[in-house]
Amino acid sequence: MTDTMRKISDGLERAFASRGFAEPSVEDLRDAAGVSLRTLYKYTPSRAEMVLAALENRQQRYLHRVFDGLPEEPDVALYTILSRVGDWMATETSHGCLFHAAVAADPESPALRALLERHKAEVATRAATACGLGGNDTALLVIIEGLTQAWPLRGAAAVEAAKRLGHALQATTS
Amino acid sequence: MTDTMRKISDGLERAFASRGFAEPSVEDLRDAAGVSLRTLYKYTPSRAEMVLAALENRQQRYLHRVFDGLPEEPDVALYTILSRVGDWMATETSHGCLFHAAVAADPESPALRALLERHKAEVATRAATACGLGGNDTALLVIIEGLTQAWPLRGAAAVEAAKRLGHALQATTS
DNA sequence: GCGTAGGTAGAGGGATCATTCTACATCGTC
DNA sequence: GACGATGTAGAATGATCCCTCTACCTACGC
Repeated sequence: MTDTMRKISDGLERAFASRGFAEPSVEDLRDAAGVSLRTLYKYTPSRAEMVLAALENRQQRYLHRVFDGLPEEPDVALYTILSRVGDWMATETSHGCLFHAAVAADPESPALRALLERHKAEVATRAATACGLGGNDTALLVIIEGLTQAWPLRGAAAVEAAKRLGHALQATTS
Repeated sequence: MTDTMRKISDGLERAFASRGFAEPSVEDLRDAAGVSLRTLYKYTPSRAEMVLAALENRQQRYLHRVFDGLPEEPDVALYTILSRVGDWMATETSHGCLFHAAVAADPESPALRALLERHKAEVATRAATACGLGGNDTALLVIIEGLTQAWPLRGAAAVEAAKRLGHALQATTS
């Protein structure tokens, strides 16, 4: 039950991440999920819900991987977060943020919009509290978003630039 | 001739910007362009080329609107650029960057990928030279990309945060 | 041994869509 | 006034896709 759902979510996330949201047909998604078409539709009754399931899965994996077990020291925590975002980009996705991609593929969906906003708000507040920048989470959001978008274009240099910006930000507000 | 092409490009850009890259059918695009299906296919012989035409158009308009007639003073130029990016977001697009959206909608297209890289490289170098940060264009790219992505979530606060980051960057490198 | 829950395999409907093609209109130029 | 270039209107085609439905299988508790 929950086992099947996890298998489906993992497969869907992998399929959408590697091939985008427009390309894969439902039959491709079935193959990626490793279940039958009937079972796939039982857990995710439409293609739109398959997208949502994939994003819920990714949200959990991303938060876990970037924010779990951060060091206490605020500036070390910031460096760690930005390094981890770079690692995430390197290993999990070659081009941009999957949530933005999903919204771009279907801009009229309120559910996707809401999921994106929830995800980014969570990222911003977690980063701000970990870095001791409570009231300044928008600046941190700009840095993390910028890093995520610039990484496909500049690679590791984007991580270094983001760290420089983060350091400068902490220096001016402490 | 060139007149018709401009009309088509304008209409295509408007259609894709407001409804995304997946939704509008070629007949919708024809309506937006204000020409017949035959003429549309004459100038842009496939839907993929309609996307490219729209992005070429947007590239020109964006560069014109953000970088034309900047003040000489580097820090004033930086503020001006970031304000203009905010204005662009407010008036032209409600959600993210159209180039990233196009790549997200069709991640396998090398032509789209190349266009995105060319666009962002142009933005980064123009911004860096205008702000007197020649060797640091990656940091500026992070800020501008971050602002573009954060604007739909935070609005004017994102512009202010980006300006703070830019100011801190200029302070540390001068 | 048997019913039930949860699974597989895959064919078919119904709709949409990108692209092409035919037939006709307009207009500046020789 | 005829002609060629450039446009419009819209039907036909061929393919794809989402989703549903039928028929069958397997494991397990009682």
